[in-house]
Amino acid sequence: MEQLKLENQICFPFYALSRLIIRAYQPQLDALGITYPQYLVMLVLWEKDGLSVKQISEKLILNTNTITPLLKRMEQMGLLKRVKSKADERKVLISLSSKGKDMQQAASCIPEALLANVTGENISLDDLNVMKGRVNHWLERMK
Amino acid sequence: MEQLKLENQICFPFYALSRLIIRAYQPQLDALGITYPQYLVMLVLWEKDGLSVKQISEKLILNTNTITPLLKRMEQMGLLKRVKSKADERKVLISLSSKGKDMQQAASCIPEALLANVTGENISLDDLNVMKGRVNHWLERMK
DNA sequence: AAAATTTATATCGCAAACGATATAAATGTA
DNA sequence: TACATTTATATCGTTTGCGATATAAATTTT
Repeated sequence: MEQLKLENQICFPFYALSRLIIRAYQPQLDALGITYPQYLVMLVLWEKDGLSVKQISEKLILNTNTITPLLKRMEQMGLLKRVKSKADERKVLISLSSKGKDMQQAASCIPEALLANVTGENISLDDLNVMKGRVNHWLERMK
Repeated sequence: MEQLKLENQICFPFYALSRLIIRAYQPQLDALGITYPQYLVMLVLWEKDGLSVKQISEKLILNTNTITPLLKRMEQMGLLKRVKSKADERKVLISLSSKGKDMQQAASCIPEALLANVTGENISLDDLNVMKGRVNHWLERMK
């Protein structure tokens, strides 16, 4: 059963690497007091504030039943506010608090720190970018 | 803050793709009545039966506090048995039941079905294997 | 306009995933 | 042999992640 060996699976390396990368973020995120998915939400909101729950869930490719409780926790932490849209009362718009906005400065060093962690003798920045391009390409196809 | 844009993160594509691939497995795994991590455990055990909890956790790069309850659920489902090693009573050895062994036949078509799902006009099998090689390389470095 | 459908969010329940901690067996050391 | 350390699992608590379902607002259809 050669095709059922773990090392022959395409899926497993992505699954395992994804978790290892998240672990690599841990020290930086602990300093900010947020988790990795919460960091992703912050990235989205720093880029464009005032998005709806749906818009955030689409950008992160997560269901709203994952995002809703996540946003509630972040509201509890004082990072953002959830307000019903007046134009369309079904929508809940998410806007950063000043605390949430201020966090951007503290986070600005994270991508570089992570790259330093992750690249090395064996893996160059170019390798990484090539891989990122391919993975993104695949991602687009699977969405 | 260009470096904090979601599209400039290396991490996010791997995180998102990993989840999308798991979703792609869903129909096949539903037919077997197991989840994706449970499928990974089965792959490991089909390859080599009678491993300890620790050995399985190392192969899957998962902590034992994730694996232990997972294995207990699988024991409840009648897929495997957890027995203390007599040579070293700290160890718990995992062995497949006949039901667990039989499942291998039913699963043997999964890798091919998934490949068919995932490859297409834009992504060839060669692309996939190149990517797998690079991701595995990176994985080794991060372990 | 009333009824049916769609859209946006929320709730529930269950299975991971993991940090922190506990426990017991095995091993090493004084 | 007694004590300390290491190793292998297990337990606890919290956050994700998602399928199924509920609810209410908006849109479409009759």
